[in-house]
Amino acid sequence: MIADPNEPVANRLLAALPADDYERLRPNLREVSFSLGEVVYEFGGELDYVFFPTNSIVSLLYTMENGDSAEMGLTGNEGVVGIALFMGGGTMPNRAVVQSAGGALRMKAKILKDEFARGGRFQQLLLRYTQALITQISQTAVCNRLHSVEQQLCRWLLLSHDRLNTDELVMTQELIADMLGVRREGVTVAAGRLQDAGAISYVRGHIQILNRPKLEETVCECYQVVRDEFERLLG
Amino acid sequence: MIADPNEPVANRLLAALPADDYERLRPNLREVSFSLGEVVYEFGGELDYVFFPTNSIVSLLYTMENGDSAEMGLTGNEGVVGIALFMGGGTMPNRAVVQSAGGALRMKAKILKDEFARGGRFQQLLLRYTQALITQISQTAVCNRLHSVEQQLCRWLLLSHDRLNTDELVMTQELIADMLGVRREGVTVAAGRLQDAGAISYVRGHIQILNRPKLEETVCECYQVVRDEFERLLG
DNA sequence: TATCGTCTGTGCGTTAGACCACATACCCTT
DNA sequence: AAGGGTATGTGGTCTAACGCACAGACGATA
Repeated sequence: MIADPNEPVANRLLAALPADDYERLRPNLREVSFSLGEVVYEFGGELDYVFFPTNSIVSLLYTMENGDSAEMGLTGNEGVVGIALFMGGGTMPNRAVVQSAGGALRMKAKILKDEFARGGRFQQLLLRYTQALITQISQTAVCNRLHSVEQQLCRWLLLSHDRLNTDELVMTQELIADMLGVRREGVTVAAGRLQDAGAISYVRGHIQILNRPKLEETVCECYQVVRDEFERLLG
Repeated sequence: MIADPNEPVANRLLAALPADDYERLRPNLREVSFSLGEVVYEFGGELDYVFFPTNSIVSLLYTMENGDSAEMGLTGNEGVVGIALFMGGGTMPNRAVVQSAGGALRMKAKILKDEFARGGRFQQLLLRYTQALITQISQTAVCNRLHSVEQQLCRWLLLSHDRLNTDELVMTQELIADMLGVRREGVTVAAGRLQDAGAISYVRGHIQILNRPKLEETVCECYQVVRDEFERLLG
């Protein structure tokens, strides 16, 4: 189905477009629905579409030959999944997996490329988003090196919370462990401490964010760096 | 001084330009010389120039509030330092430090932006380089999480070696430790093992790469992923 | 309401790497 | 050749996180 023009644009990147640009693109946007765990693209896969999440979150992660995996970044309604298309690579050397079920707006690769080549506001927004994503990935690298599992869990919860309209995240500890590249038990222990502190509650794949300021106390500076940069570039 | 038109173009990104594009740009390139440890740009600093390294290497790294640091990627003669300029950010949320002294070609920010806006081959090359850099940063994130200091040291040595014309790296263990975000003693131990294996020799800030295949045996898959992606996008 | 599968909690031995404290070795200067 | 500064080597202790094994706890389904 074609996106309802009367609804507010639910993706912030698209919402930042001038009205005439958006009107031109709108007929090329189709709503799609992502289910938890769905693979948006595989390592090295060709991309036929890009996706502008509305209330879903997509994780970018890399899986090693031995099955170990780690997330490098995540995209919600502030961005776009499939930057390789306009960056010129065609394929991305990573995987994109739906981390939180929900909707997205889909655009054909060719439309995106043509629009990007016009060089206007849309190009500018896509490039700025890409730079913000680079910051997120960089900070993930630094955080992986220097900070504790508990701090990283906080970072991950806050980044996810920022990209959703709800205080409930549907996500097992097992999956979070894969994202953070740590053991499931490590997540259990870290989540247990956050629960004891009253910051969250955790019941069988359903996390409630109870006290966001508490999480912000516990998180390392990496979170704020990423948030500030997204604000500066896209705010 | 203006780059000598008779010398081969010593930066591979520039060398990939069509002759007429390069001729147009050439008068705007000036040779500069980087000394070890020189800061190319600081966190949040404005960029007046971009730099195309010829036989120098520049590290992109992030320094935490408490002084801990970690590298997210490095740029040699295959790329450009200062991508924020054309990506639209203006400033970068990291530092760039000269990791291996040598030369670079400098271009004024405005010239670069105007050229980028033309949308031709130069734009394409800059974007492709940026995507390759994203892969490098991503893989750094994954490697930081999942692999040993020794493997990461190998990755770092190989990435650096690829970007130089010599088998000697001038670099103390202290500085490598800052790059990798580990302790100096950790580097000593890892380097000692590589030395025992005959892969390198290490004397007071001078590393000789003695047996590159040995390093390639020891390194994790992260290195090859990055190398392949640079080859695919820019090769 | 009994059962089964999934998710979470916990304990224990192991380990990589951090932190700390020196010892040594090399190089440059005087 | 003596001395001081810098770079590297080494050993001991400590801790976060891993790997493994299993117990409990919840929730869907029969």
